[in-house]
Amino acid sequence: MPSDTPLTPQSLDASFSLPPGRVLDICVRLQNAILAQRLKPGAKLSEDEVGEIFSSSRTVIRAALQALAHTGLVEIKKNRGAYVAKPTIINAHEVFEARTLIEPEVTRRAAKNITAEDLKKLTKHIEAEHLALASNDISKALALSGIFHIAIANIASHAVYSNIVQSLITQSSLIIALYAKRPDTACESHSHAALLEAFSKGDGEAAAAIMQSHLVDLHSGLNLRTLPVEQPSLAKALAGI
Amino acid sequence: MPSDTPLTPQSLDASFSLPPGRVLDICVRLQNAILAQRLKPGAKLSEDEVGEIFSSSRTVIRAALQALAHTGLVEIKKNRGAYVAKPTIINAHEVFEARTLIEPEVTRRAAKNITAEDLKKLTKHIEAEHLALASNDISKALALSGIFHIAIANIASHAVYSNIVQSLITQSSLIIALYAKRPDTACESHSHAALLEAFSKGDGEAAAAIMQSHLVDLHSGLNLRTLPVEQPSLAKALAGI
DNA sequence: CAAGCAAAAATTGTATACAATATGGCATTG
DNA sequence: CAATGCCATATTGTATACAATTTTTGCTTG
Repeated sequence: MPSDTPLTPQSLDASFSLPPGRVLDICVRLQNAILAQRLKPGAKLSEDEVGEIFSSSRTVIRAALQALAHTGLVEIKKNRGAYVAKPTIINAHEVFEARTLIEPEVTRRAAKNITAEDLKKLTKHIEAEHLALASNDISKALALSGIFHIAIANIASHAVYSNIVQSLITQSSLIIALYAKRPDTACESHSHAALLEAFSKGDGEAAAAIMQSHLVDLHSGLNLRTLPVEQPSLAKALAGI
Repeated sequence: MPSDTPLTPQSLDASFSLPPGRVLDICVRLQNAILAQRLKPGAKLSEDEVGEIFSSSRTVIRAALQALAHTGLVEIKKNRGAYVAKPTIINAHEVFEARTLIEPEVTRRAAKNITAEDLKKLTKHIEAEHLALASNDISKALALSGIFHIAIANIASHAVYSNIVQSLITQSSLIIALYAKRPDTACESHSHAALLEAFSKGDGEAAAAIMQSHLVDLHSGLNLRTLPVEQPSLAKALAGI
């Protein structure tokens, strides 16, 4: 069972220019719900409904939904409301192409800046990933895997890259949830461990190379030929099941 | 004198997930005002004031300001309101580093997709740039120069890159306005013409190389050692002037 | 019985009113 | 006279009420 809210407000606020106060809180909770697959792609996010759940007015909900729309987790259609984003195959390719271009460079920079303390934190993080995988908590492992990449971007001390990477990774989580051939393989923390070793040796080029092949692996581990299973409810009803 | 609104709503909406309807309109007008330097960095954007100018309620103004905050043109401080962003020197470096990484790749992709029609449009665009420069309309030339880069990103047919590039370029315009040693040199359309030639030859690698050196030139054309004239009030008071 | 239209319900877009927080000036006090 | 604390003012954060648009449903009509 998914233990709650792997992402903290701080982990976002660090590199994010988000609306202040309660809006941020709701952003985080919505984001966690989406990434944990409790809100499935395509699900409608009615302002009234969401507002009642979080016992807030539509005003703040709207702000949160717009913020999430900017990161690509939510799609807002004019006069038709907000929906959990359902990334297309093309979008999936684009996101991973962008990551493959940007994250190796970010990794190179992180290697220059990384401190002993950072290394310790990352080590603990990887342990947490193993734990989640061992207990078959896929959605948590997925979330932790994403946070690992975001942590590296933050170590790079480059706010612009951090913002870009954060947005790409949240989208990736959705994409992996939708398109991964075998979700558990997408969470493999082997590459993360290798990355850590390169970091500890201070070998930025090796780290960048590992990151690149890690992303290529993730990309090719997606099933981007057929559309994800969907629309079952209506079909089932008609089939008489 | 600046002829009005170089950016059209369409030119934004194409690659942007923005709030619908009137909010988008106000976003564009605010953005134009900021990029045209009619709103200077650090200027306060009071919701009431802006709302009265555009004769809209604070609700829609808030949405627009939040959207602009996401692109980095506006900074929102909790309980203190929105201000035109005043990019730091660090931020300036970061933005151009990111552009130097991303735009050459985008250019490479654009070279693969570019059509005869696209080439025609870009040619006309460069003519407009020359015209603006000839008539000493620096702010217009600057805006056009930005649009040129955005146009290339759109030709690349890569929505993710388009979004990133668009955000980086709007920030760049602010940065150039603040830090350019000689604003007119930042608008030089020579590189753009060279780019066009590479495109017409179908030479993607050459185009990418030109784009990269173009960006390096822009970056090194900035005066990023001294802060832009500001903060004088307190310093002067202490100095006794 | 199907198709098209019209009215009603629901949902989003916008405006306004109220509450909370920060700023600036003034008075009080040491 | 300077410094500090307090109150008035202004501005943002939030909630609610109204308008506009879309979607659904039921009716009429061919």
